[in-house]
Amino acid sequence: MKSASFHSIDYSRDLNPAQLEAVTAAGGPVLVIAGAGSGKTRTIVYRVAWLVEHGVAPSSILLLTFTRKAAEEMLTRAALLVQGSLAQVTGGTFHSTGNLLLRRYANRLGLQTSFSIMDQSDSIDAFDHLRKSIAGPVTDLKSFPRARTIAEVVSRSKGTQTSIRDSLEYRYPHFVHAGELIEKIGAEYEEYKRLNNLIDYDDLLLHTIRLLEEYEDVRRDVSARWQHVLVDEYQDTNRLQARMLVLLASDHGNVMAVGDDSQSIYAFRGADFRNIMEFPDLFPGTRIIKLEENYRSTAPILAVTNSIIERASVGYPKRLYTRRAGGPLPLAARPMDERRQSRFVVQCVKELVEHDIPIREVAVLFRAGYHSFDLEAELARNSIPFVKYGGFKFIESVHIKDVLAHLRVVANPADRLSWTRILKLLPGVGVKTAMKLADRIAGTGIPNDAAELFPRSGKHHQEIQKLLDLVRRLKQTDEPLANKVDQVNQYYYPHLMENYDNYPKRMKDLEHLTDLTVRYRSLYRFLNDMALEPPDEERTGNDRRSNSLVLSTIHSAKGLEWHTVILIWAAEGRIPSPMAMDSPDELEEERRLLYVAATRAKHNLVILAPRTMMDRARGISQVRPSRFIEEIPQEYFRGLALD
DNA sequence: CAAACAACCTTTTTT
DNA sequence: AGGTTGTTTG
Repeated sequence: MKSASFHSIDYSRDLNPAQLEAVTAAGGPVLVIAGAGSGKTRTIVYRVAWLVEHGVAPSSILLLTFTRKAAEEMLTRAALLVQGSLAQVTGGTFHSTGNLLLRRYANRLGLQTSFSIMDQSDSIDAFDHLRKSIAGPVTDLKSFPRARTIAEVVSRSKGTQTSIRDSLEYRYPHFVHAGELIEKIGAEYEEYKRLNNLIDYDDLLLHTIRLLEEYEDVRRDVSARWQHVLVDEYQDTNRLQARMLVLLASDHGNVMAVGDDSQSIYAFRGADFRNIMEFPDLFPGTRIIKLEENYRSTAPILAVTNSIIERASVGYPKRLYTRRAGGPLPLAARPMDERRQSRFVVQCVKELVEHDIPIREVAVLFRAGYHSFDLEAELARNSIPFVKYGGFKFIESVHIKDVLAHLRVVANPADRLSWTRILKLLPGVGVKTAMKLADRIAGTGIPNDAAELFPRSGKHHQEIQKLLDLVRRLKQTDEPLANKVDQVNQYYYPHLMENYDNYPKRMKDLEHLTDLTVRYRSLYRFLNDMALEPPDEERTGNDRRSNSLVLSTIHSAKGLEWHTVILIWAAEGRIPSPMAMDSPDELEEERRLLYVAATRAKHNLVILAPRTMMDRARGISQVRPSRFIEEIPQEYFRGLALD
């Protein structure tokens, strides 16, 4: 590596010794264990800058992050440091990088480059179809796993490279007897995707791995292109991603992985935090660097978070410390019920605002999206502005999916899944007819005359004809994407108005979708991004500059920080989630989740555990504070006792 | 075989 | 409170 003639960045001033060691490491594998708030992002940003300053071409750097947005932010910051453009750096997720390579080398694997990416619900739709057609005739579907369950099990089996049976054992041992049939459905699913030119999330990784494993020339080209690979949030990668990383770096070994085993919270979707433990085995000669100085939180907060995590059963031993000695003790309180919890939060927020804390520096965190419903109502009553992250997504709403399905058949006419979806919207067309028509269209192309499709029924020809005309027109024209989307919208609005009382809101969503397309030149790109990096409503629509209280699931709060964090529902039955109760591994993950939540706080941490909980099944019941909270020495808290 | 209606149940977290 | 799933009707 050649050295630059002069440095505009004073690395040793801006970084602590451990960070500096990571940033200035020579080539070869490096694992950075970065505790919460230890300047992880800063380290990656400076690392990119350092590489570029030392003669590494930006185009030969690959930055793998959890979301593309994270990559963009880091690159923006790094570009400011080096005072130059880093547009040539490839930044994105493992999935989007896989997509990039597969589009380019699709022919090697016998794939068409025009493949569409299925999101999770597309995949569930496909399984639903296969479940009915394969399992339906031979078994009572009432005692057979639902499509979502099958999708989850099959995906897990692929992601963890284990058998269907083992994957069933993990969370659905009561369905092990259905293993054989599920295996059959899994096999059919592969065939179904091939036939329809579809690829799911797992495939993006699996095909990429196959590509790099089986085609040495491709692998050499790829590792020649990206000479340095940086990975963020390594604790949340799965086995396939680790494998992909090995292949990407196989020719040069220049890999820097950054992560924190204590913050691994995605095992439910196949992430395996053993990846971070086994990194040194995967990359012999790994240098391990630990970042243990916390710059985010005050000492009293850190006392609580350290106390949470030191009871964890596995992980790299580490202990965070801070020089920020002062600050109030975290507050723990037990409101009588949910209503009072919500009022307590409102009260806190009002007081903070009176003390001139910007409201956007305050966050309310919770385990699951629906835990904040009551609070949202209370905030609205008090006219407190808020934005919510996590939970249900814009992209998942029916009307958005419907419109996207129209666009997808334009991009990929073989996509029966989308054809079926949009045909079902027509009057007089149900599942059966839709599938039959989808088959015909995918097989022989879009006919000019609807009558060719459906010679017998006269009544609904006009409607089918309109759809066919729309799709054909969109395929042929060269107009801007936004126009095309708008044509679909116009076509779709009548259906919307007929079926939903809240159609004005949904129409607004569709206009928002149209706005999103303005940045795109190609329909393919747009559809890819919608599948790989769906926009979240809040962050795009409601600019984050907006001065609003933040409501967020703990998962969506990862990597962020606030002056004050209020954790609601820190109670048994919420954290840990009941779903995790009977698995020690999952319980451990719940503990880490609580750790992630608490470590987001800079100055104030408030933990609330209502005494009662409303439950649909049981009605009102008494609840204890979360076991992870009860374990913490009480003297670490101020305020009301936990009992 | 589609449409209208009822029941239901779901909802952990998400690339 | 929402959509999904099942049931009945036409």
